[in-house]
Amino acid sequence: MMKTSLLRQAAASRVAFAARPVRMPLRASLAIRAAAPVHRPVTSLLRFYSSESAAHESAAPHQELVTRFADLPQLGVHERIVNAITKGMKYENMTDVQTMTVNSALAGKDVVAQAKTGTGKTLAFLVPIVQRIIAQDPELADRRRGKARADDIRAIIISPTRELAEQIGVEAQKLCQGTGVVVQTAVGGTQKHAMLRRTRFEGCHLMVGTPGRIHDLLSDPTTGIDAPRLGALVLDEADRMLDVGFKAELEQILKYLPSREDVPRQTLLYSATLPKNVVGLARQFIDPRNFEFVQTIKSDEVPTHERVPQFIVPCRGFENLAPTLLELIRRDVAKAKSNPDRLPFKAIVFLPTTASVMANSYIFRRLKYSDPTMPKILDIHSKLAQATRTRAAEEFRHSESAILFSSDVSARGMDFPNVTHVIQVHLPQDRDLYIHRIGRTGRAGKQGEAYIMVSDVEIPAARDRLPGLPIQRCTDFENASIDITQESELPPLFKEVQDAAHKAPFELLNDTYASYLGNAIRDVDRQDVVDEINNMAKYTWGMQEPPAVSPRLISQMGRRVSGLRALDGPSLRRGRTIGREFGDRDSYGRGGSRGGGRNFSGDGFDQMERAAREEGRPRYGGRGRGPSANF
DNA sequence: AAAAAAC
Repeated sequence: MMKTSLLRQAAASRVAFAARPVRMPLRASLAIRAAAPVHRPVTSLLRFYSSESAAHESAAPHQELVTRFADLPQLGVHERIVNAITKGMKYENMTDVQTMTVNSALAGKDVVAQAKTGTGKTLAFLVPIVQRIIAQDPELADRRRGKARADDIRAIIISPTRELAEQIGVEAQKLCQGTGVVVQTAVGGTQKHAMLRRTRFEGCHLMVGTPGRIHDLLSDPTTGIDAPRLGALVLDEADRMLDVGFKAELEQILKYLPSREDVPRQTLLYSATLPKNVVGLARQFIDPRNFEFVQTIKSDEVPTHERVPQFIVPCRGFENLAPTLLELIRRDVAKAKSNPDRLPFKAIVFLPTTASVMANSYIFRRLKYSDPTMPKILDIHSKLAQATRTRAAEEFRHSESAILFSSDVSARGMDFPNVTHVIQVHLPQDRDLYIHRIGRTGRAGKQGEAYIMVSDVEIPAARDRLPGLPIQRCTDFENASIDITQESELPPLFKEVQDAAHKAPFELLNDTYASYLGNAIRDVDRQDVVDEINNMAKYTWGMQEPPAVSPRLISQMGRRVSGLRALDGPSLRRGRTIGREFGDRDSYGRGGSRGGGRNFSGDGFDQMERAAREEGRPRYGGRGRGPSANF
């Protein structure tokens, strides 16, 4: 009964789509519009949706929808696939997105689907895809070797990251276990030759991979890999795949696939976030006369989970972030230990650059030396060797308690079980990314909590970028509000972090500092970023002067930006600048040295910074449009 | 020098 009413709601939301006011980040919408102008007037597309949905309503009343995996054979799904799900994976009831898309996809329609994170989208596209492969070749329902070829791929699934492709590959493998359907994974950073040898030997019906490697394999005639009878194409994280940066590569891949006129092809597009014009963007991919737009998120609903409370932790400056993170980790590790009802502390910490991921994982790994309660520290980002990345993801997946420091490689789709905390340090690029990041917790009905830690100067941008989300201001952490410039001695957690940072290789912190600058080049108020990172270098890392950066980077920041120190400058010292006397009260704060000139603390820079803060002038990219968020 | 993604 419950299921039926949920479905009705969801079905109703499909009809309501035409009137749905869709919000998307300005930056993303501009980027997409620039990449692919929509030639059809939007109104006609919307009308088209309505009639399409209405037709579906009358043709297939939702009482007839199959909602249990065990009933899928009624729709022609092979018993072996069903057994893999009900006996192997032990799933019984389908989620809303599974019910609503599997039914349509099995009927042969293209599907564009949006559903919340962690609600089983992967299985929702795998079932119809694998069934379609078996329907084309009924003998594939039986396990047998020697039949599969490398040049007759029947379905391709494309994902935006390597780990996500691997994860989907594993799930597909489980589903195909009892059948003759062969799955291969094709991602960059792995040995192409080994993959080719395996694929030539075992064959491949279903290829899962990332765009670069798939394109590489298809475009290189010597690989022997081909898909002349391709029957299905899936874009997971479809909005990302259709975004600039990926779309061109997808179009390249299409060149090596048979045209839809020659070979009928089903296309499935899934994501937790879909811009209003996805269908326009995807028009090379989907069949405009035979597709279904499915939304299991109601039009007025926030696309995040009710059961994941979201908190924003405003910090006085960048220098407060790491100590506040340490405070949060210690508090919630202790909470989990003292309360048997809570899951062990398992967190993903998202940081804005690969260098900041490396530096913070180093610092927290160091902190663990003297703090046995600190969970295992792992890190993952694109600059690691692929084998290291894969190992980190696997280790985190299997850890009961751990902290994964991550770039946005893990933002989308990754299904790490029992993640209790998602902690974002600084702002994500856009609202959708925020939604995907927090979607790493609260999956499959589990609890979770989400924190975003930002500096006060980022608050206007946070309000601007994260409207309409149930984010509450959190003032629980004493390290967040400490004005370090007013302290006569380093507070304990600042001291611990500094001591750990002192042991870091100089280049690590130097690169992190520079990465913040690189990241800020497009920001509106770059001076704020410079002010903030200088305080971070000084008070979080305990440096005496800002790390020197290339003159070129300085000029990129603009001539009006002050407070940067040039590498190889004629009168400037280069090299390690971490002083020994940190922790000594005279080495930081207002009583610090007054060297004048470019000296880190004596040029009146701190006073300027404080004055600006007290004025409360809008900074750091905030557009000052009035309150759009309630924190 | 700024997520990600092929060699």
